[in-house]
Amino acid sequence: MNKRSGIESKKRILDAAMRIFSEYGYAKANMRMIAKSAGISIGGLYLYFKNKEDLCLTLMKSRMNDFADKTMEAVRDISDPAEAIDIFIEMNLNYAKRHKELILVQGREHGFTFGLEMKKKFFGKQRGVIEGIILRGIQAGTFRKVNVKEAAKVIFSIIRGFILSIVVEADSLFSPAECSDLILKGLLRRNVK
Amino acid sequence: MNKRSGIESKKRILDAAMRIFSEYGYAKANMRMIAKSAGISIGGLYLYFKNKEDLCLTLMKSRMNDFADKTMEAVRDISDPAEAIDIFIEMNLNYAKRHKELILVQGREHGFTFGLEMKKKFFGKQRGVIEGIILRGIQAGTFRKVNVKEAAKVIFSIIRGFILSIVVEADSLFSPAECSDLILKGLLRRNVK
Amino acid sequence: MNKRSGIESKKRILDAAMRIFSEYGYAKANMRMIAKSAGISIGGLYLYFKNKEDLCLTLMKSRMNDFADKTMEAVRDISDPAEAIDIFIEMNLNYAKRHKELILVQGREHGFTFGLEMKKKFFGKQRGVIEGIILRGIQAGTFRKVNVKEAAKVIFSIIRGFILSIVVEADSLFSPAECSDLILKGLLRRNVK
Amino acid sequence: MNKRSGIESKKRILDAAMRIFSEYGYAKANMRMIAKSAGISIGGLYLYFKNKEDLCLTLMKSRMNDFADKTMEAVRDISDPAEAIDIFIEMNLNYAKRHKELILVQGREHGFTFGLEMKKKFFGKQRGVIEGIILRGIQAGTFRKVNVKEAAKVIFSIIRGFILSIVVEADSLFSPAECSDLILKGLLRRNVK
DNA sequence: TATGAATGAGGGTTCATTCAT
DNA sequence: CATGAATGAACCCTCATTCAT
Repeated sequence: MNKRSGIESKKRILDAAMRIFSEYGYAKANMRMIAKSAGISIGGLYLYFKNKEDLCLTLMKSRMNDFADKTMEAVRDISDPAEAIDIFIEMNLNYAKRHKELILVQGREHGFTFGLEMKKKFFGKQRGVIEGIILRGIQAGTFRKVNVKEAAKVIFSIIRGFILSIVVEADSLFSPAECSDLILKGLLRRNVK
Repeated sequence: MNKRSGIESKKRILDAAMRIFSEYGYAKANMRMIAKSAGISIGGLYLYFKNKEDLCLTLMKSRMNDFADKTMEAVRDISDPAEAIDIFIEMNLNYAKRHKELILVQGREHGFTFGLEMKKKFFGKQRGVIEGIILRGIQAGTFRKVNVKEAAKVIFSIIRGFILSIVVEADSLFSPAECSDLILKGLLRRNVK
Repeated sequence: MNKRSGIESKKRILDAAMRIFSEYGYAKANMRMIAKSAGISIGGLYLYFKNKEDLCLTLMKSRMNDFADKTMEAVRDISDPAEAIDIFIEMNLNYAKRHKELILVQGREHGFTFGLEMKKKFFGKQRGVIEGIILRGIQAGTFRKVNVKEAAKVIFSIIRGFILSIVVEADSLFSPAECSDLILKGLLRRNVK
Repeated sequence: MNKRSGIESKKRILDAAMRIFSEYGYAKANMRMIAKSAGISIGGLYLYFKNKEDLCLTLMKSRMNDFADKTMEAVRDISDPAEAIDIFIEMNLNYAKRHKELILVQGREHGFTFGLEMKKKFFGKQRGVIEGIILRGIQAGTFRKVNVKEAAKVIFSIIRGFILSIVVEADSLFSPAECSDLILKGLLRRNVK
């Protein structure tokens, strides 16, 4: 009976859950694995989390908050909106690349309804950041007058789609630079005088 | 003991599997449900499919092919590349909207490795279509000289991300027109004379 | 995989459940024991009964009906009400004696609320039989004009209390004759002229 | 670390156990509940009671003794045996009504063998009281010469059965008066001259 | 080709009990 | 005297798969 502080144990469990859910997915992961990986007994898991779902949801929430904080921070102080977009995308993709497991855990369970509200909130926040950048770009005259909400949705979708490629097909050859380039300049040729 | 042709039975099972997997997801769906929904016995399922995984994979393959055919067909005969992009996106999103279940079934199981090769092939085909359009656009002088592969990836990612929004958050308010607009013209203001 | 008819299996399970619940009580009995005793697999239990509670309740219902039928039958054709009371009591107690397990299974679970409605119905029926006898006795002038419902309750309570003694304290020395005697004649001395 | 005297703590635990066992029954009640209700730690429980069974048995013993004392006291000084019977029944039923939980706790666990000896002793004492009353009644010429032991058993059974009705079916409409009436006078019509 | 009763390993969860503090 | 984190065996139940019919 190894005595540890409650916080210490909770952290160990969350870390173990991260490892196990990442490797096996929610459905195939089982509480015994997580307990073993956390160096705790099965019963111990239930001291800190109501059940498997609670454990997974708590994990997702905590990791999502970390993720959101890190990405938001990255664009806060950049004045050039084009550069901000650039960096936001790059940060996102790189972060995703380094934390594939995170996205894996968020994967669909129960037809995606699992932790839906939490995800919506997170996604909403991310979109908000992009909207802010676009708005500043328009106000500064750098960007043309697009529909801010829609444009943000599109950019957010690119990121989301890219992340899926990284996670699902392990396509690590994405190019943030080319991506920004397309978003900023579009496909059409300019000054076709 | 309902006598039916093998093909008929197989089709009935696949349709039932579609319904059940869509509603419950792979993990929660069980063979009894599928059998009942198909109006066949549990044992009968195993006459046509080796096991649950085989059934699901076969289903995904068949539906993906249908999906690919329908979307590709839609852009074949459009000469204006900008319009082709436009239509390709619209078709994709609308198709996704009408066939949410399809994407649900493709959701991650076993850490996304489930049917991975099949998916890669499908995604590759889709990206190929976009590449074709862009190439024609560049050759025609309509599009500027972008990195074709990367641009196709970006556009494909947008679609993928949008589909996720539709399926996961039931965000049906996407605007294909605004999306195409951004892709075609980009964010930056032009002719800054 | 021993094939048996569904009805045969169900019966085997109910008999096994009777044995196990009787010996261990509801809480201590476990499904594995019942399965083993029935010569069936654990999963097999769940083909016929939704869960442990359903199995126990079904068992109680079936055994109660048998019990009720047998006891009621016994008094149907007896014309002398005093004799009918006599026999009803005797039959009840003897039946209880021979089927201790039955009452054991009915024992309190979940604060007696377990199968409460079923029990109430059964008890109501039993009380009804006694009421019928008393009524006939009064109409025939054999019995004095007592409150029929209350008197039936009292007699039913005697039986119930006696059965408890038999089951709990294994007091098999009850005397149905003395019991009837008291009920029929009462304690008070008569004709105290 | 609340400092309390041992006796105080023990009493608090017993009271909590009463509440919890009454509400949930022995099997569903758990030590955590009792500890919480007693305002003590789980480990603290084991300072005063060897284990769950010991706690429950101790509780039953203590409450039974209280119960026995109160009921016995009630008939001690009544000279008319008919009235004593009357009052003994009434007291018993009313007491049961006010202390349903007590009987609930005594409910069967482990096939009634739980605390059996203790119960037998308690029941024996109660029957003894009734025997005493009947004996005095016979000696006084008020009662006819019945088999004292058997008559006491019958009366005790009535009470027991009635209590079951109260506890199990929540039948609070019992009538002690009618009950005594039947016991005293019996069913048969008298002076059929 | 078709059935569906049967299997049994393995899942999530509970809880009496212990013991380092 | 008192705590409460930790244990782990054992519970109920599920379900992919098999096979005698």
